[in-house]
Amino acid sequence: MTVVLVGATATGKSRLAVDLARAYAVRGVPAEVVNADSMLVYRGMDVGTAKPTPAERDGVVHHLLDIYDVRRTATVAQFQALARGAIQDCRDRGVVPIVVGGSALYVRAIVDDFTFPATDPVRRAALEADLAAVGPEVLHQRLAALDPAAAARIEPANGRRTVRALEVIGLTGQPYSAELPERRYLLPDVVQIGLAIPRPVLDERIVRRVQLMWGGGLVAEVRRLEAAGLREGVTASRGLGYRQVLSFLDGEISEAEAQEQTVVGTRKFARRQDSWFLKDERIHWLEHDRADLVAAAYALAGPHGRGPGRVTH
RNA sequence: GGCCAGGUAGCUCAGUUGGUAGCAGCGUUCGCCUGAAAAGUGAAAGGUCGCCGGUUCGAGCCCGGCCCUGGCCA
Repeated sequence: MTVVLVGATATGKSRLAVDLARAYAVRGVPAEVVNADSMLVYRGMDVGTAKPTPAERDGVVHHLLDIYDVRRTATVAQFQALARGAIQDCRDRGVVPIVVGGSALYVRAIVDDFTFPATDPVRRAALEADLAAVGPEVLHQRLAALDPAAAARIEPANGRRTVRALEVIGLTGQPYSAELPERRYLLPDVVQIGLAIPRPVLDERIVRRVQLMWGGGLVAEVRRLEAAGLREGVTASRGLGYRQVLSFLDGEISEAEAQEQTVVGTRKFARRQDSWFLKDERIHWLEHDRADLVAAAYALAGPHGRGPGRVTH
């Protein structure tokens, strides 16, 4: 059994993961948490990511937290291997892995049949230099000449996807499949549980969470990380809250604007998360505030299998 | 009380010499997404142009009055 907890940011996934692990433990089944979030992997990024504190982890083992330096670029492909490794390790030890993820791509890369074509830093750097020099449309035309099918599926203004497509074609000589694989589990016995929450309530919680981050010393944290090379970190420097505080420290925006933009950015992020998760029919949804949340999750994920079927929300 | 500047989309504004309001920025909604995914991208919906009257074939733009906001002077 592999349990996967998904849902928008600030819905209480981390908390439920720990509670669920305790519920297993009480019944004599060991369970551990496997992080599937691209920002929680960074050492030192704590308050801005709302990373569960040791106290909040409540003695439950958490994997894939604090494994990267902020200067390192996180990638789905690497994470896929790490997460699958952690899950396999748990299963080998008779431990139930509880995967907690906010990014659908990361989650799908772990549980579904995703194969990422290789990458090449030199080729990539050259393409990115081209992108900066001539703009996305010109690169897109190049792609259209090499692989019309891929070009048709990628918007001309989307430089990022165009660059990657060109990189893969150059590397493999094969057409680039700009299409996601089917929603079908590769790993055995997966149960996905989603935390549902009404938009207005979520927006409220996001505002509160961002306020707590500021009160909890986010600016100081960013200053500290800046000294540790945060600005060189391609992934870490773009995290919600971090990017805005860096912009504030550069004098581009005021601190109040940084906070407001973090709220807005987080809200948009949550919408994007929703749009991924909501169309995955394999997810069993539970209202985030139901009194018997842990019991309900356990009923779905526990040793007796996937409960009574799908719960709509 | 006097003078000045303003009242146009949810917010910030653009609107040339009067001709059925702007591909505007931000937000919002919906969508896309394979080695940066807390990233990157597309589309759409939003406006009685403060109110009343006048001039005109026609007024956001001109005239008069009123209301409101900000600043300066009393």
